[in-house]
Amino acid sequence: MADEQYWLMKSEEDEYSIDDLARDGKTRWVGVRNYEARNLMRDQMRPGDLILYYHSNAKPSGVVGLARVASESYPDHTQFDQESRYFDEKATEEEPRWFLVDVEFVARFPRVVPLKEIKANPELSEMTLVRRMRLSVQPVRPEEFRIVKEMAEG
DNA sequence: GCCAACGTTGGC
DNA sequence: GCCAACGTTGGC
Repeated sequence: MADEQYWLMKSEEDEYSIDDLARDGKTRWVGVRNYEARNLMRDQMRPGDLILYYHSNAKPSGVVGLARVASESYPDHTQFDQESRYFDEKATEEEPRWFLVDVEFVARFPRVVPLKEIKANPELSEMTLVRRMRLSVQPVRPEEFRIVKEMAEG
């Protein structure tokens, strides 16, 4: 498949973990407030793309499973909600600023692949996860996806 | 349009 | 909880 696309999405473990996603089956990926991450979701993601699910602020932080893009992008409703911590006073329904996709559960990995192991693997030295600490939605090269999956499944 | 101050992410 | 990295804001 020449046009296969893979992603990595971060979630704080005690905010919304892979177990929460497994329980819900599918969720709206609300709350992304970084333009680069938004652009990837809004312009690049396609339903069916596979996602490495990453726990940040975890012990240890690392890739814990697989998810899948489950919709086209559409506006993140929390930007309009004054009660929400994600409220953005500059966003309007006519001109939404923030977009999201639906994400569905695929599988929990049999083991966590800790960030430490990813950083230690020379084949993964170009990975965005290693190079760009603070990006919460990021592209993953097919080869990197394959290697991380292999590390998890053995 | 530069850049310092500020705020947030996220590893440890 | 500390603090480095780094994106964003706002003064000029």
